Order: sequence, then structure tokens, then C-alpha cells
Amino acid sequence: MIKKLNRNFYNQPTLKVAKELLGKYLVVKMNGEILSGKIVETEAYIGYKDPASHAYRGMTPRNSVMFGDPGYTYVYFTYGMHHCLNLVTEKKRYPAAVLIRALEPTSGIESMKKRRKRKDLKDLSSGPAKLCQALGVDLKLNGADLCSDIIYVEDRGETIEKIGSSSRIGITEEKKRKWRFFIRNNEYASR
DNA sequence: TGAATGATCACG
DNA sequence: GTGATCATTCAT
Repeated sequence: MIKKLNRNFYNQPTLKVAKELLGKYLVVKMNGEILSGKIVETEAYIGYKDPASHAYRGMTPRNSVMFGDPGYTYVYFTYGMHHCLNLVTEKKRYPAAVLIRALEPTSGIESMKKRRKRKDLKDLSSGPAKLCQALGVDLKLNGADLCSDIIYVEDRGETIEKIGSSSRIGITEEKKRKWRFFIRNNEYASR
């Protein structure tokens, strides 16, 4: 049985959401076309005390959606050319989100290949900026409602056997927190 | 290993 | 306004 994740799902402890998102399906509707992929890698960014989080120094125009209600997207632009997609978690005024780091493409694959200018399936969405490019996610989708029909996550009843964890990628100095989660032995994770 | 490439933020 | 930084990717 397939069901769309509701706001209650996102209104839970972020580490739990980050782990439970593995094996779920991210769906984006672009120009009447359905693009989707299985989530195989995530990272958690939690609260004011997480030095790696954009919310560490308080609310700014860019990160304000992280401080809002759960179940919305937080999309940001970085390195002058890349977008990354987060799903906002936990209650209002508590800044937290899960970064979607990698997908296993499942539908809209031809369209993803065209946008990525790559044809190897493992090069389509095996990184946070790659999957945004593949799905056409940009700043126009910042703050989008995950309970809408534009972008959402589906539970297709799959269970994950082995979840791995590690420190987060691209974070200098921060190694203590093992807040990156991935499906073990999955070909489509990053690195 | 380093270049690409520009928004964002802290500072003053 | 300015300068440093950047939750990355790709080619060398």
C-alpha cells in the first residue's frame, strides 16, 4: 500500500525522520511529468547548537523556512551553481531539517538524463546537487509544501535491512556527530 | 587536487 | 559596500 507521508511524520525527532526516509520515494511533478527516486542517503541538521547547520547563527532570510512548520522544503543555492534539497522537521521555531543526499532513480529517467547530461544511472542523482539538477529542483521550490501534489514523499511499504551511518560529508571539523545515514550496499549513494 | 562561480552573511 | 565562505561537482 502506497501512502503519502503527512505532516505528522515530519513533526518527529530529526534523526528518526532521517533514518525512516531511507527506502521512501521522493516524487516531484515537473511540467506534468512525474519524476521520482528512492531515497538512499540522508543527513540530519538539528537545532541551534549544531555548528554545521545553516541555522547555527540564528534565523536569516535564507534559512527562515527551517524555523517554520515541519513538512516543507528548504532549498538553497551554493557554490555559485548548485542547489540542495532539505525536508524541514520538528515543531515550529525549532530549526531542523533532513538533507536528501542521494536517490535511486525510478521514474522520469529520460528527463533526468537530459537535465544531467549524463546517461549512467549512477551519475543521475548520487549527490545532493546532482539530484536537484536531475529533478529540476531550484529556489522556486524553496518553502514548498510536502503535503501538496507538487513535491512529496511516498511510503511504498518497503523495509530497509541495513542502515549505515557516518559523519556528515563536506563538513569541516565536525566529526563527532554520526548524522549521515544511508542504505548499505546501495549502488546509488554518494562517494 | 583544484577550478568553477555567485548568493549569502557578518562586519562596520 | 566588501571579503570570506560555501551541507558540491567535475575534469585534471
